[in-house]
Amino acid sequence: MPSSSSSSSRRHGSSRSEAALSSVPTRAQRKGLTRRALLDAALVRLGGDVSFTTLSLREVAKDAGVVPAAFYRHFPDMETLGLALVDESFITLRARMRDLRAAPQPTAHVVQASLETFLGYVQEHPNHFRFIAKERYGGSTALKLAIRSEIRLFTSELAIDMARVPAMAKMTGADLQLAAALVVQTVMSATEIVLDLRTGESDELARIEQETARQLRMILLGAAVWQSDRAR
Amino acid sequence: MPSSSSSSSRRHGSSRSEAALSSVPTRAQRKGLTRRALLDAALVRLGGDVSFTTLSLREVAKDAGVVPAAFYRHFPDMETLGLALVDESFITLRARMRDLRAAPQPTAHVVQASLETFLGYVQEHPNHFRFIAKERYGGSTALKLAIRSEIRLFTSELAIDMARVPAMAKMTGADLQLAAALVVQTVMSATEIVLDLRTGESDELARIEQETARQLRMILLGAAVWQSDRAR
DNA sequence: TGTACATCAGTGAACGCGCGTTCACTGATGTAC
DNA sequence: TGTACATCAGTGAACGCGCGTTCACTGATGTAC
Repeated sequence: MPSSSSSSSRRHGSSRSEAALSSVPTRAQRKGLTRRALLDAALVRLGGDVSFTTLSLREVAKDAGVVPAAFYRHFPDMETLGLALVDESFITLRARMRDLRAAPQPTAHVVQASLETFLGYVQEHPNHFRFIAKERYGGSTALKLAIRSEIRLFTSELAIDMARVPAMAKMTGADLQLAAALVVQTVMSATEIVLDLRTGESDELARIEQETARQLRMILLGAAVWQSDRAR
Repeated sequence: MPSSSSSSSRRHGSSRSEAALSSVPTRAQRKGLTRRALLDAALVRLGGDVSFTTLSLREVAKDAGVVPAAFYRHFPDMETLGLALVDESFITLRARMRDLRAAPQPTAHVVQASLETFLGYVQEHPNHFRFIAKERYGGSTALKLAIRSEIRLFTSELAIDMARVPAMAKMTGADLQLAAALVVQTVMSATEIVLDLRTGESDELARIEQETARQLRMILLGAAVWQSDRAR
């Protein structure tokens, strides 16, 4: 890290192997910290009112405590930093959904559990998802495509989970995908509204969560009846 | 209009009443044309890859054939121009939906007809809706609120139409609103994807329209079954 | 262990650019008489 | 109808500002011997 002067890190005759253990961070570790500081500075700004397109490299560098030119030691441009944020938004989310799936549970509740896990994750990473919500439709082409691809992946994994629910077992893959897309779309829409709330409006939040749950039940009801209706 | 020099508009001794009829545009009419040119210039840009936040006053003025300072004769700032675009996007849309509702039709098809009317309108005004799609979540607070308010209004009107469908007649107002919100959300999502297509991908377009129709049928099926399930 | 050299994260100054906004102005359109 | 004055849409120059990017540099960290 740049501004924390190295004069404070006394190195009282430690050997190289001691240093590697913990006391003095290596150059690579320091570089990693600055990279992290840049990502975090961007996230904090994106959690506010700015969109990614209007976020400037100079602002990010300044908030990270680094001179603008130093940015280029970590990313070739802002778009690459944006793509890194998309990646980290979804990678741990998918990991958590995978854990959820691995745990034994009544399959009938899989969608409800998925919803709760998703909303919980979003609430733990509000800035990531404020960013995602804003750039999903409005951002640069590269960012939009990256986000859409992540959401498509997420939808496919949900469809696989839904196939295990007895009431939907007979639906075709294509119809499962359509129903899963409806679910994801609905949850994303709720996410976008929830994240726009000022903190402290927890009654509003509860209302939105409840309405979303109702909407999901409507969709799943429709999907369950759908397959019996398939011959049309 | 600015650049069309007035030397070409000869006024062969016409009286004031003659002029008022058609030949020489009044100052107010010219002003209206420039205002329109500014709105159109913004729309064309917004139909491309730029978002409203990155659209500059200077670009808009230049494309409208006017000096930057002239912009201020028509709008106090860019945000006000943006709000004007939101207004005109929805005012004529709602008018058309009202016409549709006034025309006698089998009530069972009201949702299908609404969907087709909506998508037809969107296709006639692609730039307006590319703008709406981008700013719905990503734009400035004022623009976001304006768009959300229009969509809420639109949803309420759809809920009223849906109440006339016999299968949904018994649903409560709140549940009708939730179902209508699902429909609007799904159609908006389809709109956003359709408008991102390059022209000429009409097979893709047909596929998306067909899938959206399937999703709407799922939702309406769920909503219809829902009310019989209300005692839970 | 000690020394000489290589690496490279971060510095600070400089650049040219497009931005929003201001201002006094011009000259055609509009109005009063 | 003709004249004298008022209005006001559009002009063009100027401003200060923050932007992304470049560059030669510094000095601590890392490596070879």
